[in-house]
Amino acid sequence: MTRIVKSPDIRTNELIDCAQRLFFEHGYENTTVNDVIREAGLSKGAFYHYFASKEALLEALAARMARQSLDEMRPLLEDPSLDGVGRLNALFANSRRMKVDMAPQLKNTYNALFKPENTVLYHRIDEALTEVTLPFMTEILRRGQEEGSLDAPDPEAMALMLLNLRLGVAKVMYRALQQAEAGDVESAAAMLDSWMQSYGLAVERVLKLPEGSIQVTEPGFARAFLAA
Amino acid sequence: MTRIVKSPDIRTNELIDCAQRLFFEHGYENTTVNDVIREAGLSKGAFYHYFASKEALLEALAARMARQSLDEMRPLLEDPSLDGVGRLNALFANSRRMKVDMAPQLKNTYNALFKPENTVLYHRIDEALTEVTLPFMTEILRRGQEEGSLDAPDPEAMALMLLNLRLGVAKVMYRALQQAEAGDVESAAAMLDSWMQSYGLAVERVLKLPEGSIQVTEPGFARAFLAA
DNA sequence: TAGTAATAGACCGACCGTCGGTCTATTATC
DNA sequence: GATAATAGACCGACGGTCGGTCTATTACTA
Repeated sequence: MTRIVKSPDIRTNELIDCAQRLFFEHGYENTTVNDVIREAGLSKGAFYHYFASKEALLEALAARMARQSLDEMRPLLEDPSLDGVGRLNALFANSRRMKVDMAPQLKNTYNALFKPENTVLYHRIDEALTEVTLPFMTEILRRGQEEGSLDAPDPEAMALMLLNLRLGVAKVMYRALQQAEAGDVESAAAMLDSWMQSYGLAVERVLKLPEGSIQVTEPGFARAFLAA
Repeated sequence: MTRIVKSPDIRTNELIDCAQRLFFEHGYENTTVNDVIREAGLSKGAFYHYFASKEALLEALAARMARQSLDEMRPLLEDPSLDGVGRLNALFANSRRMKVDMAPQLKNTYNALFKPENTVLYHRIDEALTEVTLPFMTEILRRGQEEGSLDAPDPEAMALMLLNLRLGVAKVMYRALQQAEAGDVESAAAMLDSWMQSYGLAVERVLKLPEGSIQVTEPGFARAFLAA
């Protein structure tokens, strides 16, 4: 047997890469540790040298995704030309752009995370993501409240409310995706558009913003994403 | 071996009872089918006679809980003396009363459902509960919109927004519960009170209701629940 | 400083215990 | 006699363990 020794963190990253591919494609429960090591070209022993358990691998994956997500958002807070509403809109515009640009991967992600049998995967990632997103959103609201661009007494609580709304919309996107993949793209797009509209309205209302100031969606977005 | 034959649905209900006890106490994944049948005094063969799988048992449990929850809410819709806001307040008052009256069981439920290792249990029950709660809430909003007591264009979408908010608050209640059980009842109560306040505010805002028209909490509620 | 001994830790894969689920045989019920 | 209900031995798959090997680096010696 050829034996290739690499630095530990290269190994861990490789294992997390494999985990991401396999967990997302087949689900966490349906992926065995043997699958992972076969894909990574390692042995059981090596795996348990780097990770204490299969769960630990999942946690590492979740943590890495959270880190990446934070790195993408962070620049927004540094931009001085934006006020609270501007930041929120930039956030939504970002996520919109990414959804269209990386539609295939994103679709795959949604399909993986919200598949009913993938609850464990979903939970761990949601947890990790919330952990970084909540402080971020809180900071946006706190500053917006300070400068008076939006109305969020108790910014952290309000931030959580916004994240809860977003999570619900993500679930709806999954449903639309399913419907679109079943062939019914047009009506799925119409449905998704209407939900996004309501989502935007809810966000505006929660922050007491005038109608039309928040743009979570734009004409044709749902179709662009679903048909991509 | 004594052999006690009962009517089938008595058996299924007994099995669901055991499942409820065991899943809630030890979690779904940590409860084995053998645990369930030992508790129920049945054999493997009997179990697989009534349920196709362990998952099927979980689904039956979730369905039963959803049915019970709907039965509790339904009277509300029949009461003609209430308008949209009145129904919402009645709903919140109901759940408040129940939380205090049945604090021990409710606490147990929260602890079980939101425990990190119980994601599967949580998801299935959330799914089943949403399935009955969403149409119910939609109907409340639809009527409220019709009679002008609240502002919910696209009642179903807005209903979902409200349920998403509620779910987030449930998670916060779990956190408060943990903190209270760790001994810090007072500060847990203070925290929970403040989150409930924000929750109420968010609900009001989403439905464009004047501040103070929705009462999701009341003075001393958090302490009453947590200290019970 | 070259050569060697010692140590750390990366890595291997056979093996184990547990668990969900199956199968066949037996017993109750109508 | 047919069918529903029950028993429990058994199976295969899976997560995880364990004894041990191999390599690269460090410490020691002459």
